Amino acid sequence: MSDTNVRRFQRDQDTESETQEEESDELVCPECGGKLATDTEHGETVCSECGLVIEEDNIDRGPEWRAFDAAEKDEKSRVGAPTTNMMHDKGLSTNIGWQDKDAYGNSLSSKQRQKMQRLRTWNERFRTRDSKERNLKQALGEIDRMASALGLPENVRETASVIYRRALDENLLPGRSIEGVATASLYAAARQAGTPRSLDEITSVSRVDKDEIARTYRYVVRELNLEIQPADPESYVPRFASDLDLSDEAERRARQLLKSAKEKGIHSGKSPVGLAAAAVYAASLLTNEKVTQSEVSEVANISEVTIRNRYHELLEADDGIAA
DNA sequence: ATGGTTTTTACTGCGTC
DNA sequence: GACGCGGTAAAAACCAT
Repeated sequence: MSDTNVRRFQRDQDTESETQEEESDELVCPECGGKLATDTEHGETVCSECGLVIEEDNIDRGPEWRAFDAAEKDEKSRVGAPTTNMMHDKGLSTNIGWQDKDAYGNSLSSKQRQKMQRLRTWNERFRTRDSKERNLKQALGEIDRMASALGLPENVRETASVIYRRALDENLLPGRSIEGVATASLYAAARQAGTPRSLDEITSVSRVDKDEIARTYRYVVRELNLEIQPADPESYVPRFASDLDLSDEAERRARQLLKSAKEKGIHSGKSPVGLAAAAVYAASLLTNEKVTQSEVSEVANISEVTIRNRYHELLEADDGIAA
């Protein structure tokens, strides 16, 4: 047992808390009146001003590897490996050494070596799986938060979770923030479900900025081969219409306008949101339900100028069809 | 990086209440 | 006079190359 490789770990957390306790006692150096500091590593109490050693051979506050009674056994603060926040599990999970040696340093038989190899494999698998679970948990929480802030229905959250899970499985996360990918997933899911939210709306509830969301979104879509067709202007109509308290008739007219615009190919290259907003505005005129341009621009987050430009085109196109 | 397209910003004039 | 609306020019944003 003498040559067993036992390492003593310095426990950072313990020494910190001990030091604080000592300082709070306000001990003062008898020589110069300076503050006393406890150096746990050397077991000394020294004056931080003049360096006078007040006390030597303190009790070792370092890790204690043996427990002599039940009380000490419960004193968890003095046992265990040091922890780190750099790893998701604080480095507390099991590690199987890579040397094929037993505790005495003897080599293992080939049968034992194979067994250890298998154990290492499985241990690693469970460990990374566990880390993914944590990752997922956090991401799903974020997705949920953002989805409810945007009033997105359950099925969109489901889709977003599925997309995120896939991204995780395909190892798309490294180099990207969880938050970013979660947001991108939600954005994609909303579009897929036919209840799109504009990038601006998404940005307003996310902790990530617009550029990163857009970048991550493109990346995720490409890597996962998600097929997402350009947002259909019509899918914005119901939301705008209800935000403005418009009648079903107006909503129908707006759809109608967009349809004829599509047939005429007016809509290519223009922002879908702008088209939808213009259609809603035009429809409100056609049905004599007063809504101002600024109100529409408000709910659609589009400029009035754009609405004006679009709705002229829409009316022209519709006249062409009707006539 | 660049150039072309679309959207936004800011401003002005006109008519109505 | 405030408001809604239309138009314009220049700036900004966006997108493909």
